[in-house]
Amino acid sequence: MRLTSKGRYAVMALVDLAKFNDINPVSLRDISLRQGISLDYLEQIFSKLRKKAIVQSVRGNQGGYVLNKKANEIKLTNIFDAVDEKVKTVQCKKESKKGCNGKPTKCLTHNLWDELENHINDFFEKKSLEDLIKDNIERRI
Amino acid sequence: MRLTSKGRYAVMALVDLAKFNDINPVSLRDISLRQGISLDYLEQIFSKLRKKAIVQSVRGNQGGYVLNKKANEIKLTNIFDAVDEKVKTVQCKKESKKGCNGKPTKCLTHNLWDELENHINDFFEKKSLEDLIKDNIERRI
DNA sequence: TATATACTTGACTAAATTAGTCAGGTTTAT
DNA sequence: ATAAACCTGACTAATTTAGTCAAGTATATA
Repeated sequence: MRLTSKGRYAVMALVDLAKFNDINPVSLRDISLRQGISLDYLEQIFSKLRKKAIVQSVRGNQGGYVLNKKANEIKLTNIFDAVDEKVKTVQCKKESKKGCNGKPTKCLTHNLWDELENHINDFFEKKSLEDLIKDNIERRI
Repeated sequence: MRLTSKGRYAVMALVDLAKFNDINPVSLRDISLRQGISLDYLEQIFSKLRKKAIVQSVRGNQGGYVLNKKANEIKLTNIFDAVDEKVKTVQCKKESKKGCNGKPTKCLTHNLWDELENHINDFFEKKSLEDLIKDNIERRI
């Protein structure tokens, strides 16, 4: 089980954005340089974030991106959801009609993976962008 | 983020083994048939489980595998550890000397992934094979 | 002792996924 | 006008996964 870097980058970029988000929009170029993420890849990620209304774009010279909600209203769930980062534990769920393994009943561990998914999603549900920023400032002091 | 099927199969197979583990050892062939997992793949998995002393093999005719510990002493952590299923959240950890992104400091979200890892490992640490079997019996009633 | 059953090991491979790159746009402040 | 910055879709190399395949070794039982 591993997290993909798309999800990681999305969170990193948004923390960066939130930190530097005062008067002017923040350009992807700046985020790219500060966080060491390829500009092209950032554009893909921000396109998705924009479609889910997490950020807003400002076009033209001196343009960039702005948060579309308050930092405490953006949960990790929202971010991961936007970039298609999902917790996929059970393959059995693909064929929803059948049970798992092609058998009519649930597989022996079906319940377990459900619980695990919930456990992880709880974590993502509770953490907001604001939490991350606070945590960041505290550690700097 | 997703769980690999090697980890899933390992858990499924062990639950199956624990259920049918009375007097005789359980053959991989039986597990394969009951759980719909390829025999060859099961052999790979059980080889690892044996090396970590989670199961014991009984060779020869009528042979098979037996649990090497009590079901309540086998935690999910142990199983996942045996088959190399790990929770890998942060790539930054690879180059331990440096911080993340090749920079000397930790990346903005380093702490977050640490917390997530702990959160998930907690879950695996608490669940034992016995819990899974109980859960299974209860749902059947 | 023959032999079938079952474990054991290592090498190999096809498919899927990821982590980007690349090219060619469009929009708009200055 | 033009440069900065967003926007989009297609493409690709590397990695990982989920197995398969082949060639054994060990041993209970007839």
